[in-house]
Amino acid sequence: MKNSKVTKTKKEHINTGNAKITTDIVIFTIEDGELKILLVKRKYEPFKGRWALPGGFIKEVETLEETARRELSEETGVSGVYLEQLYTFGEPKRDPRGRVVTAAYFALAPKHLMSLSASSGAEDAKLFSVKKHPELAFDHEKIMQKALHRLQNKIQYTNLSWSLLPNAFTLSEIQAVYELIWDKKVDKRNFRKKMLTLGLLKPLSKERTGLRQRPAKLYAFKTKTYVELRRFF
Amino acid sequence: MKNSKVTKTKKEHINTGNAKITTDIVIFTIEDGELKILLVKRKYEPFKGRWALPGGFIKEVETLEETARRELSEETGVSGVYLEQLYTFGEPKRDPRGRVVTAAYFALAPKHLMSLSASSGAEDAKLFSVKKHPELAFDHEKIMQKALHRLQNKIQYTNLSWSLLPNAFTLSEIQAVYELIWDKKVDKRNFRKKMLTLGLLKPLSKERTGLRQRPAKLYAFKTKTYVELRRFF
DNA sequence: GAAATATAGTGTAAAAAATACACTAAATAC
DNA sequence: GTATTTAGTGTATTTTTTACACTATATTTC
Repeated sequence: MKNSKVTKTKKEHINTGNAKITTDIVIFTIEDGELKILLVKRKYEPFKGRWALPGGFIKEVETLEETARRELSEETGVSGVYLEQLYTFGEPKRDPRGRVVTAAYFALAPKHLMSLSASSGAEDAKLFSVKKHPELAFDHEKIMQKALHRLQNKIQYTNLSWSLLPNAFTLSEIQAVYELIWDKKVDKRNFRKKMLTLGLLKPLSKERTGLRQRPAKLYAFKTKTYVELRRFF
Repeated sequence: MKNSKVTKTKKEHINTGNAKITTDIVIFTIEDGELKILLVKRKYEPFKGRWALPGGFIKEVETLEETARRELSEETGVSGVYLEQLYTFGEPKRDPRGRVVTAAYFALAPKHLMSLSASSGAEDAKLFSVKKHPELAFDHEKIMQKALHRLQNKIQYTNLSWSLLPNAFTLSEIQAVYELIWDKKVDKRNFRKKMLTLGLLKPLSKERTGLRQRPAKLYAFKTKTYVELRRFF
């Protein structure tokens, strides 16, 4: 793409708006009773060898969301997940290479969609606990924290937890999702009452068996698409 | 800025991420009992002569928010208002000049900060009713609708209405702000009860007089900075 | 196979918040 | 001084939130 509209004379090319655009993806999942985030090890400078959010430069004909999905897939092998735009970071010095503006995306996936290592670029993609992770490249820590707050807020008034769970799950399992995200315990009876009266779930006629305790009823989400509620918790 | 990381061979420069960045600002105010939006008439192609959101290209060393404030000031003479990032629009064909990604901003101002025509670039800046406005350039209608939803949601759980009101106002006046934004009436007694128990307001020892009715007590916001509430309406 | 252990599952009372609803008060206009 | 306009106020009902403890049913252990 050429400089299509330079506003002033040739020397004073200050307002041309030129920049490079990337997307970076903060993708959360739950594994081993922890809220985790997917990071990739950088192969090139700057920040070579450091862990960073998956992401990369837009192509000429892609939407921003398409870039995010493509980069996520190329770098980590993950696809078909819930994805929404988070925030755009454009501080002039955020990338040592020059003016790089990043449209950050927020993503959620159940653990079974996070089968890494299956894919090409996935050798250096790994899940890390949100509470304990390596130092990140660029301003990715700031982006991650913003994504975490988005998650903590949004599960209050949406049905987004479907995107972190398998098709069938017990009430204790969905409660654990909320507790991990909020990093606090909630009351079991009140949680169940609320969750069931919201009407988002349908009971299945199966149970989670084989564990060393009373079998738990399984439930599924009625709809696995984004639903916003008037109020939630 | 050079092409610092070209992923493939030289001919196939597809992933370079090059684009131009703009910010566009959706700024709301209340005038004559209507929720209004500030638009500027375009002086150049494309969409020459059409009304559009104020905005423009980033400078090399500006943050995105600085660009938004500068463009708003240059094009409309408005400054010192509440401003937050809204969403970033990057569809490849949204601008006929080429790849232009816009970081849209959301702004609110009390009417007295909207004294247009005082400024240089303000000849072609005008307020229009949100419910009835001219056809907009680019994808600005979509951006405006997104901003309106943000506003409708955010006044539920923040103290943002301070940024649409003068320093002193009556309870009827702040109620009118909510009614205009939500485009529906609310119950007067319940509204006052809620608003006062929230503790955001302090009563002033003055009244709104000179009108042909009983004088109304004046109130002010305790803090005129962004406060998020657990719940609101 | 009895006991220990682990998690599933359930109800109620109290407090807080939301909702529905109608009349009196105090100024100006005529 | 009568009409008009908006300010200002309280209560009863319903809904939602919160706090709180025991029994049920499976597996594991001895």
